Amino acid sequence: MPELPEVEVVRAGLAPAVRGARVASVTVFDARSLRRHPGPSEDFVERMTGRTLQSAVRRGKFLWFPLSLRGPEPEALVAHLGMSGQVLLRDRQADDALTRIRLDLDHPELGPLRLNFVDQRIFGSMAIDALLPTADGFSGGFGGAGLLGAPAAVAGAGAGAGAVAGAGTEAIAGAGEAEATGEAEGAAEALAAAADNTFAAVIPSQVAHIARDPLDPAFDDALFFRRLAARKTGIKRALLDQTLISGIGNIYADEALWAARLHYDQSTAGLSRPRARLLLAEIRSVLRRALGEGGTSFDAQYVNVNGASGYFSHSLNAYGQHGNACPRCGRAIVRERFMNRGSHFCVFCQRLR
DNA sequence: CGTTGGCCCTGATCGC
DNA sequence: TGCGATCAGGGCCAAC
Repeated sequence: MPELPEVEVVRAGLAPAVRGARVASVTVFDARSLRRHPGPSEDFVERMTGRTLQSAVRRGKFLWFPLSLRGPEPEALVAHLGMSGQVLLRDRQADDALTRIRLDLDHPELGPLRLNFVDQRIFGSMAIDALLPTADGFSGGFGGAGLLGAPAAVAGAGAGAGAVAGAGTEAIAGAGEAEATGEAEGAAEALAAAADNTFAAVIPSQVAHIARDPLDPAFDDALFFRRLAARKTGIKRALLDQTLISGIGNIYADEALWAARLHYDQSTAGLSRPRARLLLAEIRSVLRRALGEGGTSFDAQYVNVNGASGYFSHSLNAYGQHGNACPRCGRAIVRERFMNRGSHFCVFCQRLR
């Protein structure tokens, strides 16, 4: 369900609450939500209890929370919301329906807190995972140690406790302008940084295969265009492939394709470079606008950490608009089944060529 | 190898 | 009111 903007809203909301918070207790209500944890529930509970969460980091739709060291290997709590996951930040008494995992936290300034991991369909998960050096030497994701592996002391200045969502969304909105320069750090240096709790250039092993997202300053545009051109598939399938570009799901794929006037099954190989550039620009545009609106909510299925909805559903041009007029040309938006999902597009503006 | 179909799951909603 | 069918924003893996 949640795509990049929704997951970023959750990350930004959680960051001030988890930074420096100690895990007082863990309750696993449904072990299926630990499908990706390499061990039984008891192992998860034991290894989480007493640890301190260092920060909240995101790449694409994956979230992770670097943990205080216990043993030689740096680790993080990894969370993926799947189709229906939520992380709700509550007080210690709060109960939420469909809570699968609960973390009770003690925060040095905010006091006792409760994180309820709620997930109707159980496609989401939590897991403890090893942090490994990133392949390109840049920061593993957004929100960890700031831009390009800068020391946490510097990066943390703009995202201290209390900064809440504003800092995160602001910083990411300008992320596209940053240049990915500098030499890749060595693995040893990255691990040293991790041990020093900066967690600059590390990523959970489960997330290592996920491509950088288009709002990541280290996203390599030229590499994306090359890999896109090498694909022999339809453009929407490519956009949904998280190993090519991450963070895009069904909603924002349909929205970006509408904006770029591309049919969902347009072949990637036949895309001109200018068209691909336009598409990437529209992807960034729609993701940033959605982030500014707090994400897309259709019902209570997606909410921020406080249970509030986002407003971007009012700004959708294509997704879910079948039967309505195309805002650009006035003809009908239609919906077709594709990849076991709905694809929404304008038959006039987005023709297969 | 890259690509693709099938599958994992539950609960809300809708139509009969 | 009851009940079955349908639908949902994602990712993984086996099979081509």
